[in-house]
Amino acid sequence: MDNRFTIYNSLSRKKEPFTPLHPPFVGLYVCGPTVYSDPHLGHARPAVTFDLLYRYLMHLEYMVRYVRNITDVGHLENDADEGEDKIEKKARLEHLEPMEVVQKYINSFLKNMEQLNTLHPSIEPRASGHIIEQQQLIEELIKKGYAYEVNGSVYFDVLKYNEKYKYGKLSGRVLEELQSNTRTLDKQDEKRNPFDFALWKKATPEHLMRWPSRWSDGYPGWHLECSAMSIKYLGEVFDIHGGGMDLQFPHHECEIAQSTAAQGKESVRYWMHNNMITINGQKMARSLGNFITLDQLFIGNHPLLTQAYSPMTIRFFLLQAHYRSTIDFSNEALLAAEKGFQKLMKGIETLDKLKPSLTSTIDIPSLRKKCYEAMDDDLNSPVLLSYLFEGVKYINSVSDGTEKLSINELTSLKDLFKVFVFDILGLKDENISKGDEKLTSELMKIIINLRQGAKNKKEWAESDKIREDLKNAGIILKDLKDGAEWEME
RNA sequence: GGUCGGUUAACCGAGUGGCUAGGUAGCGGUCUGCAAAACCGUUUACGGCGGUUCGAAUCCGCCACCGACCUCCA
Repeated sequence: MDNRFTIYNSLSRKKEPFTPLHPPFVGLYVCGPTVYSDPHLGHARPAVTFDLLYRYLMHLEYMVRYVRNITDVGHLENDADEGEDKIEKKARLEHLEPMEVVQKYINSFLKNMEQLNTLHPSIEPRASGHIIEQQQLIEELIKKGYAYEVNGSVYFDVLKYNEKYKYGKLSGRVLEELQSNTRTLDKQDEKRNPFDFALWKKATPEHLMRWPSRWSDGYPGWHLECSAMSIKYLGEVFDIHGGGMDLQFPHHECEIAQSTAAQGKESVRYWMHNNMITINGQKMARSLGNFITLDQLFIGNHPLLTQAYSPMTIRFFLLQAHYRSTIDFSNEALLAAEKGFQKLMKGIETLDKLKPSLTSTIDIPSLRKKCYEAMDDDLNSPVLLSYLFEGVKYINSVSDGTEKLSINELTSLKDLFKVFVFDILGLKDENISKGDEKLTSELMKIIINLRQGAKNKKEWAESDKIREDLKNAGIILKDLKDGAEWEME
């Protein structure tokens, strides 16, 4: 495969041709969720974005190892809440074991991800399952002089790191500015500098999630897991690291510092960040309380929703925007996405019924080329969709007889839709009535024939009543030149 | 305050130094017993002010507004 595929590297702030370190293998690491409450629309964005990447890389015949972690320990509440562990806090509130909380929300996360038709990553490692690896990394950092212990906790020495490497290169931050901007003057702070971050925290007596170590009974810092697990599963240097833009600082910056300090070299070659979903112009986040969970979207029970939206509508909605743009949530936008998605699916249904002609009036190879160009350009799914809609227009024109497709071109167009819509964009037809499909279609044939009889006798009242009754039952009847077709509402 | 990004028609959202993005919604038409679908045509655009250029919504500068991030025990 020639590598025309370019991706925007957050590190260089430029689009770069993608060349894996060890082709045909590609290592991909993506920051997964902290599992302490139900997944919301914001979680769907990275999941779908990197699913798209994963699918496209595989389509390009790369052998991809896709690692997406699950944070089940170490992610503390920020500022507001005394820095309690997010999961422990939830456990206390719900009277559950921390690991019960973790299990509950892993289950709902994975369920929602399946509904969105994202493929399972190759490995989904959990932070709590890699305490040893994280401790080893801490040892390494202490040995190399980039970490120090105070009262049983271990901190990363950012100032020391900055002497040799540049701290802040990913987020464009300069240490001196960070220093001057730091607002706290904590008297009892154990850290040498406010911007140092915890690698290991000594557990207070009431803290539940704790592991023994030579420093203290404690737990790992949040940033550590990603360094430890990416190195373990993808090696010291790997191709792509993804995650939400809000993780750039401090999380990814700290990851870079940890991995670089421990290994003497950087581990990530391409950093990719998806943008946020906004609601009324503001980031949708649990901490802001303005989020809509995926279940609420699928069921439709949220004050801001006028109806339920299917998982594929949500997926289509996300794919209609480029992953590096913010995408604003609204009912209107979702409604438009729902219609658009249905139009695409109907087009594909029509495509299956097209009859070939002897000649073609449409140039399918050039359409195919444009589709690849869109994907190669940093996963430009909205542009790809616009070309697919161009394809739908062709399909409908052929169906209407204003355009023609030869057998070869028709086959090629079918393949194009299969590849781009289902394999790469990961959309799927959600049409109901799968179970009794055969019976239903036989019954519908009979009903349509009866109605045709009435129509032949110009008994319009009768034929309209049949159509009306069907509509009330959720079946839409469409009269065509020869006969009629139907679909579920 | 610092860093980064954004501002495109009714809504959502691409993109490019000169050529229709696309979807949804409007409007007019074709088809149809009527409707729906489909097709054809079509209406609202590039935040403001300057500059570069034969030409800028696109490049540069300034301004306005919006957003993200600015750590771990606030």
